[in-house]
Amino acid sequence: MIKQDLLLQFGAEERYYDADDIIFSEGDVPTFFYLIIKGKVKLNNYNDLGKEFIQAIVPSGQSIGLSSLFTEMIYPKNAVAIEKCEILRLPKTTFLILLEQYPEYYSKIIRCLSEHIHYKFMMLQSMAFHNPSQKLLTLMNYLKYECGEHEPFSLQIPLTRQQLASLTGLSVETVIRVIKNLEKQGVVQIQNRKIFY
DNA sequence: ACATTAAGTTGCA
DNA sequence: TGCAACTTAATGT
Repeated sequence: MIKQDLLLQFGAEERYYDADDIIFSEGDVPTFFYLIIKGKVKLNNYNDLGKEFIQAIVPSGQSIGLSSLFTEMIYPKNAVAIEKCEILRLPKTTFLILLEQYPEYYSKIIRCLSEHIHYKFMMLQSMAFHNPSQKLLTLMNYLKYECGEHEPFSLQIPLTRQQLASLTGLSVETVIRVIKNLEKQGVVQIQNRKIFY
């Protein structure tokens, strides 16, 4: 995305988070641009029953809450560290000034936003029409595409069953049952509880 | 090595 | 699908 040095040059501050630390919450007014240097962050919501829905899991090198910086709207989701994280943050106004001075970054930002929207479209269509196993397959196909793997069983799914459930709106039990079925069908392999697709 | 906690499983309503 | 009981793996002391 945007070079670390440049962000630091503009006065970005380094912040450290432990697992489960909240970076921002649903309803907050977006005031910073965030870039993950190390660690992973999840974007989530909770339904009225307290069930978690994970909007996305964001790896290092990517920014979070980007889309909220170009509108006057409040955050529609929480951002929570899922492991120890190092994150750079730059005040929104400074960030916009940076972009004015380095407009070449606009195209990168559009690319990031577009990729995210693409993921959203794929998942939404899958969640609206498909059965549980197809929802999981859509998610796993996306993961595989994202890391450039194509061979069968070449990707170890880096998510717990609970996380798979929260990303697809299914329950853990359903994920477990569906994954076992997929294994029977030879679509995935399971080696000491790790899922290979 | 033992206790504790998290993750994964399974049967049952 | 969800709860609860149970197993297994991971982590702490």
